[in-house]
Amino acid sequence: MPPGSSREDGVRRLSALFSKTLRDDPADAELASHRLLVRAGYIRRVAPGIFTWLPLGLDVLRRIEAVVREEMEAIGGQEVLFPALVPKEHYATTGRWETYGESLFRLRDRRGGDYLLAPTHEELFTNLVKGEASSYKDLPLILFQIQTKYRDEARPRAGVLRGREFLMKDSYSFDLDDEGLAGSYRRHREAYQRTFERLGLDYRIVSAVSGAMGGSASEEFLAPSDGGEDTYVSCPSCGYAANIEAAETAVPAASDPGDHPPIQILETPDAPTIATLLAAVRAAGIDVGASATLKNVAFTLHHPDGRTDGRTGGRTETLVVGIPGDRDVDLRRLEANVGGATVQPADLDGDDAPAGLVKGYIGPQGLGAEVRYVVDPLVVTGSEWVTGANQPGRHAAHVVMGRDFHPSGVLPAAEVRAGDPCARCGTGLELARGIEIGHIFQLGRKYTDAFALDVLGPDGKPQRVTMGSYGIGVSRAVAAIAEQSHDDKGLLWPAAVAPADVHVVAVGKGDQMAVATRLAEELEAAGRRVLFDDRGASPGVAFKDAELLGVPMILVVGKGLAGGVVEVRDRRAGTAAEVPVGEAVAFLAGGGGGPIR
RNA sequence: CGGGGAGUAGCGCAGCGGUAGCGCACCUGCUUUGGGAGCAGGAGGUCGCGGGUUCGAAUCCCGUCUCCCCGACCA
Repeated sequence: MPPGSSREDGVRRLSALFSKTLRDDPADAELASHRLLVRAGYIRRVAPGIFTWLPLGLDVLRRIEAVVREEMEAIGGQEVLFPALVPKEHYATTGRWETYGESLFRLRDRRGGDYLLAPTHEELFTNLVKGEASSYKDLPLILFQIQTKYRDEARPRAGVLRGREFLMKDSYSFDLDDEGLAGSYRRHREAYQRTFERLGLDYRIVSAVSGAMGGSASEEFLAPSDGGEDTYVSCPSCGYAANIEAAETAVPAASDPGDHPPIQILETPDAPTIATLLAAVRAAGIDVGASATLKNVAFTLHHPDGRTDGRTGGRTETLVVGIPGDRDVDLRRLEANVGGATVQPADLDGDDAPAGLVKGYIGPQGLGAEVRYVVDPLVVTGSEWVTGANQPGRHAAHVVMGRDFHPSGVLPAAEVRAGDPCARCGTGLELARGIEIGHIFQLGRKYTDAFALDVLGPDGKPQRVTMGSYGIGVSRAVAAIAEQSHDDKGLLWPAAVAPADVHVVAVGKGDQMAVATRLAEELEAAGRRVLFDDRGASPGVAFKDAELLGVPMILVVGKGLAGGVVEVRDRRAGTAAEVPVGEAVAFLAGGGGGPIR
């Protein structure tokens, strides 16, 4: 008997349902999904980023979970369940006890042992497989779990969209070689496409940066939504799409660095910014725009280096990045491309300021060996710039890359803007926001190396296993669906995840309640999941709640009953049809009312 | 961590030196039933916490904690 049923007929009755709707919006909710999930009585907040699932919300969560599980099993995934509470040792092996930083919930047991609430389970999966799999015959292998995860987010937001406790499906593939890994990756990619289609989510697959996880190929599944936290670019012409952190844009052609006038030093007092610089060089007779200046921004990089012996480990370096002066640095993009290091703006005023860097007047030419100089891809060999002269009050013009300076590398650091040309076809890129609902990685051997995970090959020799890692945010998907699927009246659940198939409402003081009760029971017996508003509330309340709750079909037993008809409403389409009472159950159970359970 | 805002009933809010209030929700009774009903009665509060000023503090002062929003952060 489902929660909220008052009889053992399977019908879920609102009079007995624990969840209650709120007339007013909760004051702390900004996004529609958060507001509506709280108002409709699906979730309640316990602490920042920590929520209780009420009966209807739990129902939606479980429905999503079931779809995810089915699709994982369909590609041969085998379900396991790891503990959420794990001892430090497992994460110390890979250094993540340290490198995961402040987002890791750490705690201590009564004996002083360190534990953590797992934010992700690569280590445990790898270790488990090391203990259980010993032959190439055990591979390929896909294991998954649907588990509560913990991350001490700096700023949880928007209800279950970004919580500190959340439900996630994570799976891991173990293969003998790169080809096998590519196959496991592709199977996951296809399973994710099927999963999100079934969940009724609009999504985009975008190229991603693998970041601190290590590994190579990586794609994200983003649900387009203004409330999303990820920005991605997409090309309307060729279909290229990428997270902005991984976005590539067309770059200017390289040219011969020899074909330029010699460097000219300009006196530019009090011109430490691009705007003041432009005015100063104009006074010197050089009239250029901001895009012809080279802005050199200094950062301090902290490399954790996977240390396991203490918090103070790691290595620090000064990085100077050259980008066109008309653009800002995109710190997220830069950080996503520096291999797990943290990036902070360098302090050029303090006592520890790196030598040779003159604030406001940094140039790429003649920098000391103690700083690493790199350029954004937009800065190419043969390009000529107005830039700092590394002396207070002086800039240099006609500074040419490949002649006057030679960066040690290229790192994407400049902001990407709407309209920037697509790297593949040159069309102007579009920018949009999305919610990350899935992420697939080819991890490679980062974790199997750390744990020395080998199996014996057909030749009897040990072979290092290669891994993939794949996640779906199950609780986040509830918010993502709500975010994409609502109107001003309330939620609009896709049939596959709705907490019921039919919401039955009785309005009127005649036989309506009796007839509605009978229809609810018959519908339930016919395999429809029924939510029955048996409260006898006034019509306004009953209708508003039905719309707020978002069940796909609403059956109204009301004034039409006198004429022998009831009304069937399609919540999403906003349409309504009158159906003879005797045909109502067949109408709703006959395939037109959503999938059979 | 930086910037902004807020802590008063389950939810949304008012009150800003003189007995703790309103709307919704909740309980009882009667009426009402196609768009968040009406009447009558009722229950519910250490006004975030600590100190101070005052005859008297939700209200003024100092401190502190917490929460929300934006940014930083974030497989």
